[in-house]
Amino acid sequence: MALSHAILVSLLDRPQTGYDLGKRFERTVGFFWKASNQQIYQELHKMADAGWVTAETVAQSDRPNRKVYDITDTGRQVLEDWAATPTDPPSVKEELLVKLFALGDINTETILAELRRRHDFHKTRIAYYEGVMREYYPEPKKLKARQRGRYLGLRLGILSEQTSIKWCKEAIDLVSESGSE
Amino acid sequence: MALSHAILVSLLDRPQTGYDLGKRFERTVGFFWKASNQQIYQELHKMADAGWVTAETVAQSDRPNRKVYDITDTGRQVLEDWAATPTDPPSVKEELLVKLFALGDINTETILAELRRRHDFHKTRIAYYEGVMREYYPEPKKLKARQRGRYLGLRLGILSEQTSIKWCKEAIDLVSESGSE
DNA sequence: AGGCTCATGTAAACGGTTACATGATTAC
DNA sequence: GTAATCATGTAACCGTTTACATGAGCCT
Repeated sequence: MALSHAILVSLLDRPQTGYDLGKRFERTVGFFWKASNQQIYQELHKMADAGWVTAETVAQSDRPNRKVYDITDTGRQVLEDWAATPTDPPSVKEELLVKLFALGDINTETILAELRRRHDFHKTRIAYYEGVMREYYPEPKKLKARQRGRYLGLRLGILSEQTSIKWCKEAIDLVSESGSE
Repeated sequence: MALSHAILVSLLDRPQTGYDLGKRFERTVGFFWKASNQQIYQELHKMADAGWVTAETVAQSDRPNRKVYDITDTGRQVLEDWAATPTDPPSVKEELLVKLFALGDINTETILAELRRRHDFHKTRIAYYEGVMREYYPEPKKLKARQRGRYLGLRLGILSEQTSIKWCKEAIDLVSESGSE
């Protein structure tokens, strides 16, 4: 269970509904931990059963009722225990590199198209990250602890995207030069 | 099914047993696609059932018999179809950044210890990658297509590790400066 | 009229991890 | 003696993804 931890972390900021969590995930933690709405709803049920969160139903007349979740003391304890447990580096699943591993046996044009698409993806993403950076974190050294953590997430995002863009360019060059074969 | 594709790619080089595949994975594709022995064995059974690979039992007197798997024409077709299907960028699961997101609420020393451990991990890994690079890919432009794909995998590995190391240092500095809070 | 946002859920299938199970040979 | 290497498997569990299901209000 690790999505539950990401949810708890998000609930530290404020009580939220499953829907709220889904939206905030998209803009924030979701860049480091993807989660769909359905997954969040299911996880919240389990977490409520386990006593990590409380659910309060807020009646609405025009819309389905909202269920607002808040972290409990048990939840805070769970977070603390999790924080104290060493994190393994994420296990990589890079399908594109598996494809590249088959270079020479599979179509070169197809791979080039993939690389170009990937390049554009990273360009778009870095633009987004840089926008957030300019708007919210212009001077990292002046930030409070809590904001520093978020800044560092963004910072890794930007560095990683730069790396990916650089690599994509190299890869496109090297693959398109129809070398010795 | 995506491990199956990685297995097929590895079988393009030569027929192999589940055990062989496991070992080669550790040194090669495994850096982009982790897989345990058990997983590989199970996957091979499924793939044999589906006709993507053939299994030939090679009797051994002193050891358990080996089962050597080879890719079939169906398997080659599956690979081709897979290659033609666009790859989504991997969905990120970076637990450490989720922790960083909770900076201010969880213990700073614990996070610093994590960051230092991560730093060392990346140092070790880049040393390994650079060793392989020096030994096998000294001149990328002279490589054949097949080797170029592998070189690019390694190249991304090195760039990523450099990025991670740089980020770890920044993160350690910023987190340890007990700033305004 | 069509699409987006708000709002919550269930169920099945899939993929990956961990634990369990066995056992001989080789090298230190 | 102990650990590593060779060699193959089964079963349970867990977490993720995808498909299915519903429905009102708002904006163009």
